[in-house]
Amino acid sequence: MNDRRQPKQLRSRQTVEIILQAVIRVLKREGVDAVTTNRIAEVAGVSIGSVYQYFPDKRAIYLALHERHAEEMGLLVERVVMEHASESLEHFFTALVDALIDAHSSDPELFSLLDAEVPHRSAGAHAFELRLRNALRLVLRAHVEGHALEKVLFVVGHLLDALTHGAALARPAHLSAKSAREAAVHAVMTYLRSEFSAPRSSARR
Amino acid sequence: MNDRRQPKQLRSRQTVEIILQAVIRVLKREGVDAVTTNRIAEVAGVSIGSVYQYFPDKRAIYLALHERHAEEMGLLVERVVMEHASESLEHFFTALVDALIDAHSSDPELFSLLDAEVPHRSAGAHAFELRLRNALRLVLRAHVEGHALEKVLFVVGHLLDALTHGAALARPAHLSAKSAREAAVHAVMTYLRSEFSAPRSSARR
Amino acid sequence: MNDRRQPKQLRSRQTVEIILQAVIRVLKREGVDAVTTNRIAEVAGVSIGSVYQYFPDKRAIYLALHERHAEEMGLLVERVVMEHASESLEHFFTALVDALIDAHSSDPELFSLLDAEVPHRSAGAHAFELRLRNALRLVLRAHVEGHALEKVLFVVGHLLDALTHGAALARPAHLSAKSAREAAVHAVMTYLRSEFSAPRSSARR
Amino acid sequence: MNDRRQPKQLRSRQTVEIILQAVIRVLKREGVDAVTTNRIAEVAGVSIGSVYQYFPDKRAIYLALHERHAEEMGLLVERVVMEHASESLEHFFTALVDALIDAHSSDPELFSLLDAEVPHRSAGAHAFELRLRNALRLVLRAHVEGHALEKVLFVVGHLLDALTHGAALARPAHLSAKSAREAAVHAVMTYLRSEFSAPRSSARR
DNA sequence: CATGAATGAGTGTTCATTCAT
DNA sequence: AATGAATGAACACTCATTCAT
Repeated sequence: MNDRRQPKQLRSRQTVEIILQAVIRVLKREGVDAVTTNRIAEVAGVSIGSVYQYFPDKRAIYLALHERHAEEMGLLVERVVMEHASESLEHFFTALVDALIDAHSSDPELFSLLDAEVPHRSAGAHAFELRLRNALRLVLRAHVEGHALEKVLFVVGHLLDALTHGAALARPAHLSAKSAREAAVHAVMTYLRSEFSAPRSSARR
Repeated sequence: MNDRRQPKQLRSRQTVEIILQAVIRVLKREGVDAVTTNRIAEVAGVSIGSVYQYFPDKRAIYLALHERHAEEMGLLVERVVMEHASESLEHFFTALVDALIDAHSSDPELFSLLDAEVPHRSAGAHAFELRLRNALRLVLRAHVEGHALEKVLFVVGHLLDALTHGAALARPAHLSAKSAREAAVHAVMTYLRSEFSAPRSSARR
Repeated sequence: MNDRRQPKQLRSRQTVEIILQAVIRVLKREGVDAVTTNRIAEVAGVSIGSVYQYFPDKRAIYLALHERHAEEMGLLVERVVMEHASESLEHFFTALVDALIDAHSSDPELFSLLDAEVPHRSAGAHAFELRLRNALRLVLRAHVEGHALEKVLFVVGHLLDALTHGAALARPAHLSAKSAREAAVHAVMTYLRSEFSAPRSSARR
Repeated sequence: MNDRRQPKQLRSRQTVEIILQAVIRVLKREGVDAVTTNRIAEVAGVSIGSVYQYFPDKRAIYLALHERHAEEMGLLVERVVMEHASESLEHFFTALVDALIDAHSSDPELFSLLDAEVPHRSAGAHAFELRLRNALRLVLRAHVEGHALEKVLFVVGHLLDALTHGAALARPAHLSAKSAREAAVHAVMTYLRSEFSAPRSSARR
């Protein structure tokens, strides 16, 4: 009664997809302020009524976009784990950093918009964090003792987030893309090595 | 030229301050959607006309708030440099991390709002980054070779940003505030140490 | 020519009935604002297309409901005439008042809605008034002279309408249902008696 | 916080009045469906924003109109009491019936609209009923015993309502306005006389 | 300088109705 | 006949901004 009809059939799924693509198109071509429900419908080539057939309100459109992004990132992380977990940690993190940076390089404005419009503790965001955490845990649990694991996950998680976002969206002019990627991997690795050799408690010294 | 009359007199400066405080009050007490210019004026106890006497439009209010925050952060960083640059690097970064986390712990919603509403490459944001960069450069130039310095600044800057924001706004339940601070310092220090001992190029093999 | 296909077949007649019942259900359970064509179809368990198979537009649905109600009231009045016209006038009006109050006690909101949505001089309303007028004329023509009859019918008609609606929908707390019925009959009877004994012109001195 | 600013100043009071007059004008000249908030503003010659400065939503406009009407009717009834209570009952009710019919003859569509849009147990409606009841009580308490008074008020109230509305809005073609007024007074008087001479219980035998 | 009533372009949203399947 | 996805004109309402006082 609260949600609109779930898109089960092919036609419906396509319409939903077209609407979401339209949001991205409007955002990139006309700016944030142009992202109105009527403009979305217009660019999508569907009627405004059809938009509301699938989304209860505007926020729900952003939420769907956010969830789709989180789902894509989740799949990405898991694929990297599957493909590179058996290699060295450095190879694994190189692959992960590359994948994350590539994924975020495409639509910077979109992610800003979603961050602003979607409640930060939404289902999609939480699901992704869980998946990233699980993926990293799988890879790191062989190297880090249980009681230090959560701290390491916290640090590595934020570190990846900050450095990949930084490399994708806010890289200084005099730092090459390649250098930024290498620096990110290097920062993660030196941190991890220090935790491996000194698994005692929290901070050494 | 772009701004309205500069508040030179005491009375004016006070009014500006009252308006900015009102924004924060409305935001924290009534949520983002309640932050309208009319509501701001009402809560500030001034007329809407007076608001427009000091700010050309709504965005300018956010910008002023953002700039004030950047200025505060800048002063903070510089004070830490003055007070702790002569101590060990670890002491310096401990003090810096503490200061940054404390500063961000007060108004998480406010910073989200500002991030969303203020263009990311605004004057205020740029000024702060410059000041942080300069401060770090001052402290690190004794330890890092010139051509690697920019990369190190990039990494350390983002690292501080991510870990202090993470510690202030998104710390996991099972990680104590103290542990989070220590972990942040530790991550920075291990990264720096690796760069000191191997200043050759970018990432080691 | 104006109406869609006449429901000749059993199936069709049932569908029409289901739709009309659905209107009443939605109205009573969800309020006036929930009475939309789509919701009617949903609750009726038929497609919105089927609703438009039988009704040219929304107003036609209300009109059908109104006509059905008028028809029921007409039958009611005529049955009371058949059964009680040979008794005393007081018995007759007692039976009529009882029947009308009972009929209106069931769905007060419905009648309000119909009154609001159906043009007051609609076919259904007119037909009912005609039948009531005819019924009363049949009963009263033995007692009232022709040229005063129309005035008496006007007064008695409105009197019945007001007092039965009042008794059914807006009876004061301290007046029993029985008293209200008796008062209605009494008011009609005293008026009639005054007209019988003084059939001269309009109002007595 | 829920209501808009109360019109205290002259200018404001005038604006409110202009808006209410505009509703009536639109209704009479363009029909019910044309009564939209934007059209009201347009016809009133004020901006839509000004309408919402004084009324929290559309329903509130109807409510204000309804309350104003109820207030006018209340004043009317009380004036009739002041002027005619010392005369005979027949003179009093003649004056009252005349006043009520005149008052309702002006804007029949308006009253239908208000009836449809304003919750039937609104403050305004209740206030008027109370005032009418009190007025009648003042006049009738000298003639009717206390325990029968409420019943008499119920009957006379509805009788006046039905017959004056009927005379103003739905008078049959072959019944003159004068006759309708006389008939209304006559019906009230005969009912009252029967209650005066037989104050026993409810309905006589 | 300060006020706050007034403005009105523009928004999100609804819902009676159509028509391809 | 029946379906229900799609339509889109139209609505109630918001809020940044202006300007006469």
